[in-house]
Amino acid sequence: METHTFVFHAEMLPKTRLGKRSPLGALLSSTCPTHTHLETGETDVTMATAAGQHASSRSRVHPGLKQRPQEVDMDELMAAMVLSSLSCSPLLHSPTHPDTTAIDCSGSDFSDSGSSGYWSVGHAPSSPMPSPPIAEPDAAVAPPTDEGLDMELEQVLFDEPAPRKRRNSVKAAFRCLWPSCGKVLTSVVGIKRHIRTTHLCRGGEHERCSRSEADFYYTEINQWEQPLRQSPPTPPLCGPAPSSFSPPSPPPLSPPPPSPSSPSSPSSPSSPSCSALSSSAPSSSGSLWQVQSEHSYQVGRGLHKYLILLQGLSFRVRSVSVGEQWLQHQSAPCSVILCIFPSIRRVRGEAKKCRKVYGIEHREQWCTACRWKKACQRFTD
DNA sequence: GGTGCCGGGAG
DNA sequence: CTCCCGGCACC
Ligand SMILES: [Zn+2]
Repeated sequence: METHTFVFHAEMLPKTRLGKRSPLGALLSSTCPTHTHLETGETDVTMATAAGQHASSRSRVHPGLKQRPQEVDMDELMAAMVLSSLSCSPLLHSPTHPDTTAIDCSGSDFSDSGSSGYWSVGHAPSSPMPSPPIAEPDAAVAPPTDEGLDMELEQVLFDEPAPRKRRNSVKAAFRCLWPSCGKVLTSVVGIKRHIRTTHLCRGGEHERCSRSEADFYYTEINQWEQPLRQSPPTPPLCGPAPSSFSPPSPPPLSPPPPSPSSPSSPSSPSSPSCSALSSSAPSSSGSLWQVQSEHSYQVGRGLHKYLILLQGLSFRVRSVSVGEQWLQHQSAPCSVILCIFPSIRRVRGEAKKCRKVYGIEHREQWCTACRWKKACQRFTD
């Protein structure tokens, strides 16, 4: 009964180093101790209701500032905002605010895997990520219950820019994300009230009827968006990303632990933690880890976004109290996050690297990577 | 303190 | 892009 914040500890990442530098590490170090709240530095959020259409914000993540209990509400707002921004909700995206937050929902950052980042080698910069159309094996498998959040997560994480255009003439509606509810209403107020009354404070015994909480249980949908489950092409941001990286040596990372057994309460023995992945990730099971490691140096510029995203999610997971158990069964977050989080510091190899072999005085003999203080490519592990 | 290398910056 | 380096995690 203690923060499940994200069963996402270093142990889950075999042979990797989570430094403070690694966003994950930073996140862990900043969120794990005590009760995790978003550590917000300075936030200034003005946010109308979702229908509202105007969510301007300026917020920074500022590690190192502890947060007071009463700020939680603020965080809820922020998290909501972040989530909605990330999901490219058309209405929420105010075009008149070029500076709206660090997040520009373009989603392009997610797919930057291809060329950038890796300083080096035979990476074919060609295929600029034409987003290989992974034929998603029909989501019919998904039980009706996980639809809500799961869908939203996908939407958020695998988010693609498409819905951004042609927003006018869209009829907006709001769908209740409560498991196995899915009620659709046309007004925010309506949906909120629905959520609050029928889900959040059933019988009024739970006092989690805060209106901000209701925000998390609905999502905005558009009309053509209806079959949402199958429509999104789900760009393979964690899948076999475009690049045909050449794995010259066996995967440096150990394969996924056979029994994930998340450190805290492996609620179900059937290895749930990667279920979400199997349904959406194109990669044959197991390759995820490799992919991840291969891309670990690609970290890219969008890290900040990942961080924010993660925080949003983590917040979300925690903040939900009523549907918490349900949520935790949908352990999508961890797997998903694992997969979008490219930056996990690679393990330090055992092998002697150029520096050690040739010595500093013969620097010119080092491989370029070593010279650039990057991961050695001559003596790989 | 030495080493490996991430993240980021300059050009 | 290439080239370099601050600084961190680990030894
Ligand atoms: Zn080298």
